[in-house]
Amino acid sequence: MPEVTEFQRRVYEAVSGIPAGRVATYGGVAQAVGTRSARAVGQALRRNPFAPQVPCHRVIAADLTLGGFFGAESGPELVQKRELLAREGVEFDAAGRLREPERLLRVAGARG
DNA sequence: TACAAGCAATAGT
DNA sequence: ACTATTGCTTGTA
Repeated sequence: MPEVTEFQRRVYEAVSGIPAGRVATYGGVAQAVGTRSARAVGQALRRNPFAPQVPCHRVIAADLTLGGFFGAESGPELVQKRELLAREGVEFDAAGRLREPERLLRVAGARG
């Protein structure tokens, strides 16, 4: 059991709440955990000691791009992220953009 | 404790 | 493309 901060714990809980076939944005997760810094979410996910328990691959950028994966902004890690999402029904365009933006999971409080 | 540097982002121009 | 903002984590003294 690794040691994590309250913030990290909240992030992992939030992203763990993302159902399969859905994705959330860094900003959305950030807001869900009570912060306004999407970067902080990335930091927590990057250091996620609960992988792969934590579906960090279901977290993408607000631009509907993949963003990063395990510290990599591009390369084989990103390909893996795309494949992982594809397995859950979330497909991305050749430009690395979400083909179905409605797959985005909205944050509690936001209306949909 | 105090200071500096880094980060898987986002919004505005 | 570039700049400004944000806030949490890490490393060093």
